[in-house]
Amino acid sequence: MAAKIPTKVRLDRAAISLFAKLQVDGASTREIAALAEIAEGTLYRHYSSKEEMALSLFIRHYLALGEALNEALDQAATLEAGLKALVKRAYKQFDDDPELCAFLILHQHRYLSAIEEGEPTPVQVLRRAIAQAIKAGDLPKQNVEDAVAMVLGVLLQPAVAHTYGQLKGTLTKRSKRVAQAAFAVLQSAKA
Amino acid sequence: MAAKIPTKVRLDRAAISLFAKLQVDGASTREIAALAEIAEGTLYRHYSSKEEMALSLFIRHYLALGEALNEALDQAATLEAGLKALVKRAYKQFDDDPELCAFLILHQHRYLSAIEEGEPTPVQVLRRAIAQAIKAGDLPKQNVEDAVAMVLGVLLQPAVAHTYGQLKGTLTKRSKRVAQAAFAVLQSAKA
DNA sequence: TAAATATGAGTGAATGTTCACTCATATTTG
DNA sequence: CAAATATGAGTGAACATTCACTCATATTTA
Repeated sequence: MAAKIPTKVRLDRAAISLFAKLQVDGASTREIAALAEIAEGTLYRHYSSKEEMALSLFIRHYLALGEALNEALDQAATLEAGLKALVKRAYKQFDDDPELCAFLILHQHRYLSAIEEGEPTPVQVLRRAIAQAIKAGDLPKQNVEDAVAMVLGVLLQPAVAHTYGQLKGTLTKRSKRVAQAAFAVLQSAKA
Repeated sequence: MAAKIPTKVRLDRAAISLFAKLQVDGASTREIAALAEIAEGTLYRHYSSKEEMALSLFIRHYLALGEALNEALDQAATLEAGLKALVKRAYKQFDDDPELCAFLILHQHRYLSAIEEGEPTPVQVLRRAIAQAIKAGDLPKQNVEDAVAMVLGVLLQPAVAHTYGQLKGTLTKRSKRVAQAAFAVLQSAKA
């Protein structure tokens, strides 16, 4: 027989799936429990509230993604190679678990402020790489925060478009082109 | 004495302000009415439901922005100049009415599907400009949807970052740099 | 069998919507 | 012109519904 999937795992999966589809406010505890095939009350054995559950899920997976991107970046020698590895790793995550990524993208605004400064968020990883490349003279001098925002946009928006079915095929096959574009953004500073 | 601001105007302003801050689901009709200084029931003299109000406000302002960007684009000769004009116009809107723009950005996912295909949305305007430039040979051949997504990201993400207080100063002063970066993205196609 | 885990009907607070009513203004009547 | 009548935007208390959360009870585990 199939090994029984633990309650907590089923609960987390169900919550992420519904949070991705309906947002946190739109997904009721009843629906989540029903999808996880548990009773509503069981949710409260694992989390103290729906909000705490959403925040906990967000932070856990957001930071895990940050760690993964950090590793991808560290294994590359140049910024160009690093960007390529980072985008590839990020897009692999999207392709592997689109629901989780939709959840993360849709709730950044809401939960990002709950993450502490120093933590290795995906954005932090990007910031560090860009700042360092500018310092090393590998990129034109430019405002780091502006650069981070623009590069983030280049990476993120195709993922958003993909989530809404506007792009065909996988994101992975776009990673090279996107990394290329991201690098071009960084190099385009100054006239 | 100050001329009395019409009820509908006060209602719309209050709704946009709270929708921007709390999202549509988070803003109650009681709060909206209180901020607009009208009775809760009055809301329903102007809209059939809270949801219809939100959708109506979104479509009206989203298409108005599309029109404005279209005009900005049409007055430029080259794609490069067009991008610059478009970004400048878009960022002017952000700087002039950050609440409205926050509302639009935060609710794209929810209401974009309600807009018909042919309508001049900001994204459509961008798509048309890019597609035409590729066709005319002013840009390397490339997938239009991918290009639109990446350029949109370059424009949008700084606006998002600005909304969350991560960027200092106005967006307008960034428009040149962003347009430059957007153009670089489009030119970076092919190896 | 004792502890841990799961259950789901029940609870109260909050929300979107309704509707009978008010009253300042506009229109009609004599 | 003044009185009578009609209008409809605005009101806010009341209503039905939904929701997150609780807890007494049942089931499973070790």
